[in-house]
Amino acid sequence: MEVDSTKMLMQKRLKVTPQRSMVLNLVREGGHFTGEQIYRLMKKKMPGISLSTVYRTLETLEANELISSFEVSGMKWFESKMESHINVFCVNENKIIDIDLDTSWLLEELRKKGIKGNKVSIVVQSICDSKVK
Amino acid sequence: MEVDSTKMLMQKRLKVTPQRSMVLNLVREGGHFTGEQIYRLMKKKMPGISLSTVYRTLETLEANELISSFEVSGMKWFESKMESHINVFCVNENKIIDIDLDTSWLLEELRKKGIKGNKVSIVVQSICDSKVK
DNA sequence: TAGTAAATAGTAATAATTATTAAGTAGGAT
DNA sequence: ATCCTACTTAATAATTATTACTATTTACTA
Repeated sequence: MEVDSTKMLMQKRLKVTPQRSMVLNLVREGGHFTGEQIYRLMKKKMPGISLSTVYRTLETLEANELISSFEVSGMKWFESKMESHINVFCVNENKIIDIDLDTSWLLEELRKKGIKGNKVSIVVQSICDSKVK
Repeated sequence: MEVDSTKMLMQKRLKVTPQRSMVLNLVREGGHFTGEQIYRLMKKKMPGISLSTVYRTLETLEANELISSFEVSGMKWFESKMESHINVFCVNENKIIDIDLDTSWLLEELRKKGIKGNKVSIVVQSICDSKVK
């Protein structure tokens, strides 16, 4: 995993810093994170990390299409770049779960209507069953 | 329209105030608005209106399902309650356009998977042709 | 390994939204 | 129709997430 992230950064001609590698690794492990959450997780292994670095790094990684983001609950959420899925924001637990569902037809329909969307987010707000991962 | 909004508020057992009526009328006329935009539009006809009132009113109207909202570009956008459509955020113009597309199947699929979503938003970020309304 | 452009840590600033509170008002009871 | 009271408003303060700034440090290049 460590090697992969390094390669990914190098392929994008980005400088490989420990901060960038760690942010990318964290997000690529899976799940959904806010900037603050990433920051708290990183502090455990890299106590000197700065919150502004976390945000700037997330921005850079997204601009380089290594991760993606969407907005819900007044916050930006980051996740590993992946296709066709729906993010369900559990209002009762303040977390996101992924629902596997092919949405490529949607992009196709939009394309037919002349919308070449560069970023699509489907977010459902729902009360979730806490037994579900 | 004025009468309709009044009726709508009364049916929800909400006090009918000039501020509420005007916010509801504005949103129901169509389009997409941020809190700030509603505020600026309202000031023309009701100069004493307060920004906090606008936000609180929008919150109340949404809680009573008279309007709906979604998030993109670091802001909350409000629109009239309507079914099956996709909001396209034009990054080059900082505005939203509606794309008519039936998405009821999506809700059905989610229901099958046990997600009884109470709020769905499909947002596409795209560079828009300014000739399009 | 030395030089330099880019990245980081720390902190200040910003922007959107929410909370607070004293004063005003809508709508039911009298 | 007027009075009462709980709800609403205006004004402003506070909050929260994120971005901007700047001096220092570091990753890569030559």
